[in-house]
Parts: sequence; structure tokens; C-alpha cells
Amino acid sequence: MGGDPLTGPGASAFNEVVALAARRGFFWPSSRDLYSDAPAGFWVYGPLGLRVKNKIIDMWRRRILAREGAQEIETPSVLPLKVFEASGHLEHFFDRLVECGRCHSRLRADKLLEEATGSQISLEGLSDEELHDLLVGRGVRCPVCGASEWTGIRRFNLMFTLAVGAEAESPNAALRPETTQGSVVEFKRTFTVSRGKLPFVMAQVGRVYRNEISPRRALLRMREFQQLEVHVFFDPEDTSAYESKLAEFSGYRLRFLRGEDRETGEITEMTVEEALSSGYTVNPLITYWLALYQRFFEELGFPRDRLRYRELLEGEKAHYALVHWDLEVYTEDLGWVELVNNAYRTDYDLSGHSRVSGVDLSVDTPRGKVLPHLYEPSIGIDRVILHLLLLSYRRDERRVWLALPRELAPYDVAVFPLVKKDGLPERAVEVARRLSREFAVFYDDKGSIGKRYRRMDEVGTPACVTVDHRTLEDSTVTIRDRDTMEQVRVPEERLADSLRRFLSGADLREA
RNA sequence: GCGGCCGUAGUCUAGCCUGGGCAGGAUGGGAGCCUGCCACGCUCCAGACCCGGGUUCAAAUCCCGGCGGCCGCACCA
Repeated sequence: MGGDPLTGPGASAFNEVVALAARRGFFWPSSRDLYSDAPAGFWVYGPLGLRVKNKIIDMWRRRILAREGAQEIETPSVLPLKVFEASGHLEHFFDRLVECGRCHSRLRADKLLEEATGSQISLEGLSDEELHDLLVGRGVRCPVCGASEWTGIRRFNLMFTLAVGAEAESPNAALRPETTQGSVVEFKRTFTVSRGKLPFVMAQVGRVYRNEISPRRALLRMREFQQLEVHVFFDPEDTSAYESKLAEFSGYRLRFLRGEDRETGEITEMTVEEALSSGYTVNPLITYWLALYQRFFEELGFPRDRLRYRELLEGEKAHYALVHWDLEVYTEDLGWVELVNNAYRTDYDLSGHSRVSGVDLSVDTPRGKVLPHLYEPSIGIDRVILHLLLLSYRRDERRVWLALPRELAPYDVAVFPLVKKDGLPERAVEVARRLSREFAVFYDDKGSIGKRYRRMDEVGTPACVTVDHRTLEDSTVTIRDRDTMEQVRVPEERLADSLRRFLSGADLREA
């Protein structure tokens, strides 16, 4: 929004944030400084960005995985093609496309032929050339412009394939496009070694790879990115374990953009009770996880009125999903963007792997053998970080700062000597050293004090501690609040306590 | 991937049309001086023509290709 007072007229916060991120070391495009032709969609996390990312992952592990008793595992990025045959990715990732020679529309060759011929002929096993010849032979027209000038068939491969083994010539493996398949394939052994019972919660943090057509907008669409995934395996006939858990969210209001409200954009708020009793959220388990994740994102600092669950419609949903909501966040620059993919995958994955591998993947339950269903919330952490910076970005006539949630800032506290003389630096180094046992501390004595404050503002450091001449007399220091620039003076022996309270949200004067 | 616009230090930019000089400035960065609380001032230092071809005596400048960026379309399983 051009008139936004935070970013100034006509300014784009997005561009400024991406520039700030590269300038100060949050993230930047991989290899570009040395090799200008490096492909797009690969990003480096610098020292500051990695700190933020690790803090988010840590928070997710404590507030989601720990409390839900999740078993976190780590599986390889490279998996045999068979896995993706079972998962349906092969079928959905290797489109054969033709391009219209006149209007340049790209269309799926098989879909075109099926529509033109009414599916009278089998297209299975046809070579690219045969498929193209059929298109031309039948005079199939472009549904967009009506022309009948087709380019040759091109394989459109959204997975990175690999030939594993020194003598392998054709692809026999691929980089995973989601971590889910690793958890599904290893489900049974993980279940056994954990002496698990349903519902059984697994989790993975991992990098995934998609050969995107046009990666754009920094961390928004990348070819290699990172997911925080939870995989809840459960008996669809028995989700009673979640009925009592749901009590914790009694009265909690979920925000939905329902499929039927797509055109108006109207957001429907319903309590978890309403969502469940109306049948909209299927069962207590899914309802619980939707509430848990919405609350987690509120705790991460996302304003509640910028969050919504967008129900995906038939044709939009992934091939494996029965019900599917995207948890989205709104910014003026990017509009509504998906941060978490929440899919009810039923037994699609386990039955697929059972079929292809011949291994029975059902587990024993009090009511006999059950092939579990899978519910999966998948966080795209790179987008989360990008949006945290976007929403934190502040600018007025004096300074630029990141009003990051205090517990997510790369540094907790900076320590400065007021001037670089009179023994102040030595005393400040001592203060910094003591604080570093507990906090992420940044020490700086270069340039003027004002400049150092500005530098810390720009990377979102919530507190700056300054050692001045009075410190030498009475052992007090000042703490400055990033957001208000206010200062309070506290005795050194109370500094750590005050910072601890301040960082966990207390007002500076009460801290 | 298609179409349009674009590519000079970390960032912003002058120069490009009309080829010719060590590629100029600001800001940021480093070293130092100064500095009693919010980008003060001074000195010094480092730092760029996206990559590759071509035309030419001579290319940041003109031509071609690649790569990248932005916007739109498509894609986003």
C-alpha cells in the first residue's frame, strides 16, 4: 500500500526487506556474488537469518512436538523412484506438455487428446512422438485460440531426478519434493521402535526440492526449501483420544475462508465446538490440530486478523488430499500467502506403498488390524521467516527497525560502552561476557553510540545495554528498548533478571 | 516457460542515445582521531561496468546469445 505510513509513499516494504536481509545477513541468493549465472530459487541463510530460523524450529519442537509426544526422525533427501510411484508423484510430476505455436499456451497433451477423442483410445505407453502424431493427425485445436500448430512434446519434470550408482544411466531416484514420504516409508519401524499406538505422531524437519518453473520473490518460491512437518497417523474410526484434548481449546475461534465464500472473501469464525459439530472439520483430531497451529502462529507473533484457513476446492487440492486447508497470512505486499499446508491424506500414502511394495503396513489396534489415516500439517519455514520480517519492518523519518517478536530476534541484547575511552570498553566487555552465558549478545564499540543503536534497530535486537561513566561509580547500566527508544537504569546485578523479563514480554519499566 | 521492461562497488546512482581519458558522486563498510546517549565532524583505505561471443584501431556504451531481476500470463502436485 503506497500510503502506508510505515513504509512511506510509493515504497515497497517487500523490496526494502529483501534488500535489508541481504545487506545485514539474514538471507541472500546462493552463489550470485561469484557466479552471476547461478540458477534462481536457491537461497543462503546468513548468520542472522539462521539464528531466527533455529529459534522458530526450537519453538516448534517445544510447543508442538514435545507436548504432542511426536517422534521426530530424519530421512534421506534421495529416495528411489518406486517411492514416488507409490505416492503418486510420478504420475503428477511428469506432465507431457505441448505448446500452441500461435498463442504459446502450454497444455497437457494427454488431457487434450482425451477431450478431443472422448477417451476412446488408450494413451498409456505411447511415446512422445506417437502422442504428438496423434494430436496432429486428429487435428486437435488449441482450446485457447483455436489454432492447430503444436510444438513437439516436452517433458515437464517438477522433480529433480538422479541416476544413483556409478554405472546408472537413467534416473532411478529423485530428490524428495516433501518429507512426508520418508515418514510414511519409515512409519512401521518407527511405530515399532517407539512401542507406539494410534494416534501416532511423527515429525520431520527437512529440505525438499521442486524444480519450479519460475522461482520468484525471494523466499516465497524456491527450488530448495525447508519444511517442518508433522505426520499424525490415526484410526479414522477412533479419534476419541482427541475429544478430551480439544477441551483445552474450548471457545477458541478458528478463522476460515470456506470454499463457498471464495468469491466474497468473507472469513467465517467458528469456535472449535462449532467447527466440529457442524462436521466442517471432519473429526476431533483434525479440529485440534487446526486450533493448535493457528494458536502457534499467533504465538509466533502473527496478528490473528491476518491469519485464515483457506479451504481448497476440488481441483486445487493435492492429488492425495481428501480435505485440505492452507493456513494463510496477509500482508499488503504479497496478499494472502500459504504458510502451512494442512492435508487430510486418508490412507492414500500407506495403501499406495502397500500396493507397490507388497508389504502390509497396517498395525494392531484394540479393534483389530487398521491401516492408519494420515493428517499432515506442513510448515514452509522460509515463507514464515520472510513474513516475520515483512510484518516487523518499520520505518519513520529517523530510522529503520525490525519490531520482531523479542524471543525471535537474532540477538537478544547488544552491549556498548558509551565512549571508547576511560575504561568503559573494558567494563562493557565484562558485562557482555557475563550476559553471554544466558543470552545471544552482540558487543560493539565502533563509531558513535547513536550509530550503534541504529545498527541494532535494523536487525531487530530488542535491547541495548550501555555502560557509561556512572557505571564506574555505582555499577548501574542502562537498557534501551528497541521499539520506544526509552531507557531505564538498572543495577548490574539485576541486569540478567530484567532482560529475562523484558525478553519474555514485560514492559521495560516493569522488567 | 511465454510476452514486456531492466542489469554500473553492499545499496542508490552519473556516464550509454552520439564508442575514445585512471568509470564520477552519495550512502554503506574497514582503520584511526574525535565523541558524556540516538546514523555529529575530520583523515586515510578498500570496493563496480552480470557472463560469453561479435563489430571496431578502440566497447560500460553498438549487435547476438546466455543468466538473473521486476510485472503480467501460465505453473504452484
